Amino acid sequence: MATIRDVAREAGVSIATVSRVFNNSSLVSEDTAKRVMQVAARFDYWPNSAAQSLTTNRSNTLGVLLPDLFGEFYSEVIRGIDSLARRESYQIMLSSSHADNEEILMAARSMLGRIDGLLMMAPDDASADTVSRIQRRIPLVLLNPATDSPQNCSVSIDNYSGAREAVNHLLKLGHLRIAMVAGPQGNVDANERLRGFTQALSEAGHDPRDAIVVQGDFREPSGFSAGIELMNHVPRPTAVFVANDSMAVGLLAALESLGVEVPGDLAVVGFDDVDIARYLRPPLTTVHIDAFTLGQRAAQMMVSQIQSPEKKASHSIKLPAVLKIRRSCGAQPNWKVTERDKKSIIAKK
Amino acid sequence: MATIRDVAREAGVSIATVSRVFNNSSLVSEDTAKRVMQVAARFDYWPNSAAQSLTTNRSNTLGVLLPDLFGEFYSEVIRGIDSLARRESYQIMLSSSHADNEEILMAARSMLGRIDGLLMMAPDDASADTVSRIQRRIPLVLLNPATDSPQNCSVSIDNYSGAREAVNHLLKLGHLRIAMVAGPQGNVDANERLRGFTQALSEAGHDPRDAIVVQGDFREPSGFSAGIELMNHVPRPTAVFVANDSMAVGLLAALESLGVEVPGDLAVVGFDDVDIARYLRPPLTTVHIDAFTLGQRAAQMMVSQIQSPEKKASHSIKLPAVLKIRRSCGAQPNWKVTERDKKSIIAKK
DNA sequence: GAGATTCATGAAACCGTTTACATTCCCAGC
DNA sequence: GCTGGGAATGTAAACGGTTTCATGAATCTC
Repeated sequence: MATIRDVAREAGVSIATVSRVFNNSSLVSEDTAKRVMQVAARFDYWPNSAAQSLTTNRSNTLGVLLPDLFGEFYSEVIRGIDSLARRESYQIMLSSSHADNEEILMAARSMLGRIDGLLMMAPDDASADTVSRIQRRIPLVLLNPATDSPQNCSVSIDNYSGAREAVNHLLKLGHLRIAMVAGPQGNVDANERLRGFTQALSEAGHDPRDAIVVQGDFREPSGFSAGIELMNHVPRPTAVFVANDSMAVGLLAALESLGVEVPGDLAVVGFDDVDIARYLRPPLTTVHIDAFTLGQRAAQMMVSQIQSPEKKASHSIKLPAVLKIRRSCGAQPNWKVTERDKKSIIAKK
Repeated sequence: MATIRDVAREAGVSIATVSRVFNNSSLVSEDTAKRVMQVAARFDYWPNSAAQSLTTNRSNTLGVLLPDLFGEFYSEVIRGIDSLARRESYQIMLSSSHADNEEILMAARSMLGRIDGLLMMAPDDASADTVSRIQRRIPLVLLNPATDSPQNCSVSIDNYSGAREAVNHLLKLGHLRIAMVAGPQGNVDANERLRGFTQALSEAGHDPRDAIVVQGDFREPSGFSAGIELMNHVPRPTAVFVANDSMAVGLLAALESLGVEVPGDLAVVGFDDVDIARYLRPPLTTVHIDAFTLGQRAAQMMVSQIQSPEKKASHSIKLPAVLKIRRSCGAQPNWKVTERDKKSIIAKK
């Protein structure tokens, strides 16, 4: 394929001039520019962006490192990042499924020179050393970090407050025996949600140590068995806060097949507000988190950091997680057929 | 940051030697290698991959061009691509939301030199010219192309057969008035699904021109209004094939609020088998498509094309779309609490 | 012990750009 | 007619690696 030299030779100019034409430099006469463009079009010349990156030290690319890709959450994060990246004409380089620090470093290494900044959601045990080794050479924004260390930029979701709000809601509804299905131990989100649960109970004058906490792993089957376990408990809880929606789905399935009424016999609140939450029976009351915005804000932070590195205001953003009240906790419905439609249909029946 | 030159100087060798050490060349003595590695570790030297790409003409990166990023389908495609890419140690460079040929070309251009191959899902009007301009310089695999032109590699989903199977199923259940909610005109998938519908009816001796076909746009609200429209139709259909699950969700909501029984009054079959399909009431019978495999196979094709360009066997794969029978068409349930659990719970009630 | 062979290493070209600096040309100003 | 300056363009040095080829030392062969 044609390189800048081919174009230069054919147009009878130096490669510097061709480069200038392609970079819209004003220092080139209109005639020459036109001639160069014509030759370039004829050759269908595309500049090699690896070479450009090398000289300019800019790639217009954002690296994205995620622990996994499965499920709505990550795909929304990516979509959020992409939406901002597109707006600012950045590309995205994606890498996922990093189990340990070694793999994270490998991935970051292989991106070096090809990205202008890195957005990283580390697995739960990302060491400070890993972070600092990366940060020394590439601007870094952390997504949902375990600890909000002040020396780096980060965007995270306020799991703690979200959980607290959810449990407060149940308390306000009059529940006295509130159980929790917790997430996997060691997981940052799971810990924070548990902390919110505990805190809400304490504030209400309960002793959190009395509360039933069933250990889950964030996945549907563990919610199913948690449901069975809870129903075997004496005395039974009257409400349960489930650390994520996947487990809530499993739990609801268990309750249904056991003939337990929701919310009548047991009020249920989830966390995440996944797509299916509103389609469940009953529609699941849950804590909404906005993964799209998480990604978008992180990308925004990155881009402004790249474009003005002088103001190294390494700040952290915490996005709210807000309770979405539906039916599974005891609340009102809403549907959307107009009365006119309804009559018209019934008439024809 | 340290470059190869810094390491070479400090280790007292030439840059060629350092390069050899990092590429595991056997042509370097153990002593030297160890010394170089030590210096590299001390400097925390990371090779610049842009420079590597430039010289080797290899980037170990796959470009991915998608029209959009929203929803399960695309995220599963990406996950499939990623799973194979990881296994083969490739990175992924992602770009989305390309409305027209101009944007596709821009995206491809900006990847030139940084990717070894491109996986592209073109919007419906991708011109052959666009494809060939890209293909001239980068190995290309098309995802779900509009036409299976034999001169390029592609992986697609057999929408036609899937739709045909779905409608055949409804016919076999004895339905005589089968309607369809179609997808947006001009959309490849929508067209193929409509074609399958028509074909199945013809084969069964019906005149497809008599069938009610309501135009939709693949989104939930259009399914809702399609539901209302269908119920207003005289005579009413007894079954409906909906061109995707999103619309089927809207349709079911409409039916529910109208008091129409599913499958009793109207049998419903969707397409896509999205996550929520099995959580709907009734669980939605639908045609399952495997976006993960779509991405994975495409990536596989790409990698083998890169690694052995000589066998330019530009073949096309068509993945099956298989009917997943649930309740919305009239079929049997299945739940999963053991009898023992059930008894144990009931005893304590 | 001389010539052949192997092995480790270095020198330098190259990949395709950008860009600092040099050069040329033209023209206004005195 | 000379000078100075600015506009258009060219020259060549980067950027950070890989790789070909040359070189020299050590080992082998007979």
